[in-house]
Amino acid sequence: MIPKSTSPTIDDVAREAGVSISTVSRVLNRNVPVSDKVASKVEAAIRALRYTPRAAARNLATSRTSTLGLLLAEIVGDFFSPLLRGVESVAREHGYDLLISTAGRRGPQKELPGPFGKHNADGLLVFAGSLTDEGVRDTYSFGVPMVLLHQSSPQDLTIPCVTIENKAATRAIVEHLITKHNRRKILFLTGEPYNEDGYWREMGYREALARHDLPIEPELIAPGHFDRHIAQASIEQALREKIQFDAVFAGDDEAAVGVYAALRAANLNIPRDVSVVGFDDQGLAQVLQPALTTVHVPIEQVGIEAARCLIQLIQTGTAEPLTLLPTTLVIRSSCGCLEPSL
Amino acid sequence: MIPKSTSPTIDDVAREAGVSISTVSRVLNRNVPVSDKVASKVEAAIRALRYTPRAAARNLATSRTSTLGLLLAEIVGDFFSPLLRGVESVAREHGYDLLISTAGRRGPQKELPGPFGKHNADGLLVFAGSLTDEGVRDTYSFGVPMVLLHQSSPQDLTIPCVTIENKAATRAIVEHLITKHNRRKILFLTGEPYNEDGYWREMGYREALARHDLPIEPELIAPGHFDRHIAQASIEQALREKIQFDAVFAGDDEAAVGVYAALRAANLNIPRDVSVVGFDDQGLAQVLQPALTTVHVPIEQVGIEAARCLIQLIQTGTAEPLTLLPTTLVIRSSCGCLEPSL
DNA sequence: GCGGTTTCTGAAAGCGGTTTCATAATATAC
DNA sequence: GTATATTATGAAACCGCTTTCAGAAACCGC
Repeated sequence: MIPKSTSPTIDDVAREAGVSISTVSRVLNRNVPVSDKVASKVEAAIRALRYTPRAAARNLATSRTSTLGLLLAEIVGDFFSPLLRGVESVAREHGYDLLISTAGRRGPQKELPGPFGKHNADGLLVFAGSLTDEGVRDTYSFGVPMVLLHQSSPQDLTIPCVTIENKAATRAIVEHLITKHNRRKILFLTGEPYNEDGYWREMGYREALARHDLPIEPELIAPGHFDRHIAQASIEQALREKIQFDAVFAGDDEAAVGVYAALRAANLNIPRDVSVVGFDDQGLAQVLQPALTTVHVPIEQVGIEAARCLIQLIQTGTAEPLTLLPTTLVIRSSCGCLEPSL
Repeated sequence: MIPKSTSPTIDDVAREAGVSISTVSRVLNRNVPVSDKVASKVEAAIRALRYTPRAAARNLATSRTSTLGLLLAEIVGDFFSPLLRGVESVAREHGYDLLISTAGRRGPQKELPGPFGKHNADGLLVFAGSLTDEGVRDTYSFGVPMVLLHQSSPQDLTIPCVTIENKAATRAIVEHLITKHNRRKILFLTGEPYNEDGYWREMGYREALARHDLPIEPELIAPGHFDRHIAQASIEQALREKIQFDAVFAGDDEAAVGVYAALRAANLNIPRDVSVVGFDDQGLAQVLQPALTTVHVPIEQVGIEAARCLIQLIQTGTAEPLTLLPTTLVIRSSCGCLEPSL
């Protein structure tokens, strides 16, 4: 009767309760009727032994892992917390665990990272920038259920995608600068080349200019890369080169920080001399002085929808091919609309 | 020769390569010598079949999961990304996956959340606020290796803990207000009652006042809870009640945002009328106007050290009982030191 | 009180790997 | 060239659970 050092197994419980392991399993899973009398005996035994089923054994037997994999480019920036919060809440609600991995700084990868050796998760949430098209294709060909975030499916495949409305919102915010504030020379800061959000924002920008018969000036398009330092450098360079502009679409809020810094250093007033607008509506936007006019992005909702989509895909085999979440204009002071205030 | 719909197993590889499954296993794990000739045959078969070992089977056989569990209170705030980034990088470097779960909004829990049913991870990183003392005790008694973050071990146990230096830094920043800026009535915003960081910051505050023979005025201690809205409300109330103060220690940077808002609304100038200091040195701190004097906290490093500590504990059975990471004063403008600038 | 259902329970066969132990193959010594 | 030490490989047990299948027990109507 020496207590075993290793933790109790289903056999121990069965022995303790005087039943077979099948019965214990049924009590645990509640999928097949078990008489009350037996069930309570088993439950007592479980409590007495402080028994917890071992996930690995379960996974092996059922060939399901009850785990969702989240594959990210890099864990950085403000959008990451709300995204994960959304994913986590849905995952948990549906009884899934959450496994996280990143592609690291090396940019999109061709291969799945180790953790997702294709059997460690029942499905994958693949964030833009974590996997190349080839990587996506390859993973898909294994039959791993997956949902893409902020990245569209390769042409010939139909992998569900959850993303946000970029183009119309950008067009709206740029048109706001044109019509309400009479801006004509609007500097556009781009995202990284392979970033689809950035691509659609640029399309929206171009469309807005076209609608108002304004020319697209190549010198008014500069790299921002959603990074405050790169954005700052681009603005500084534009100022040095004496490029004329009366407004800046920063690409995102983070880049707007750099824009603010550069303009302030040049003694230019926002919004009097230059209007500035961002995209994302992170916590930052309200804190900046003047408060940043931007586009609100429901990031947590992206996480929620993506997780739901993936779970549906896992459970039913099909899911909505495209979920486009609405974004909304948030007018604050940096465009010139309101009095500065926190 | 109909292709099986299910993915290949080690048996398929063995058959393809004309060897036994033991040999395939050995090639996969490289722990026992295998002749080059056989190894390359096996490797070819693995590639041909696009074989990937199933984690569950491995875990079951080895009773290890190569997974670290991260248990959080809630996924919110700026500190979360860098923390996770630190943990993730170390975990990956050592071949561990990362499983995430939260206690949710309901505050610390007594029980481990489902995912960590004590066998799903080889060890646990427990963040402050996710588990009650009882929950920690209980989990510990199962023999699960764990490391506490920003929370000390229950008295009689010695669970390794990784946290930051709060008290001395707070004392230093408060003394800075006293000695450099001649502040005498320093309002202190607390953290949540069970938050240890908040507790030690308060101790540092008290020590600073004591050193300079300043009285501790209960009316100068108000709730901040590291939340901008609560902080704002507390400052507004203090102003309404005409409590005199010439400086505010906000508790953290996030709360400082609320302090700024309240003071600005009351037309009080920072730092002329009131000095404000924060804690954390998040991205926000540089963006606030005036730039926030605060204490830099190496959050990513906390994640790194915690993960290292846990891995060592898992692999060797022992680890440093306490890791206290240094924090440093960051002087900017909000205390009154520098000219405002971005 | 008996045949026929309907329910509940147990035995045993996997799930897909790792690992021990025995054996076949090869190298080493003489 | 044989006896012996040394590998490399294979057979089979095992990890802890789920689930099929069949049998036992309980229920039912007549």
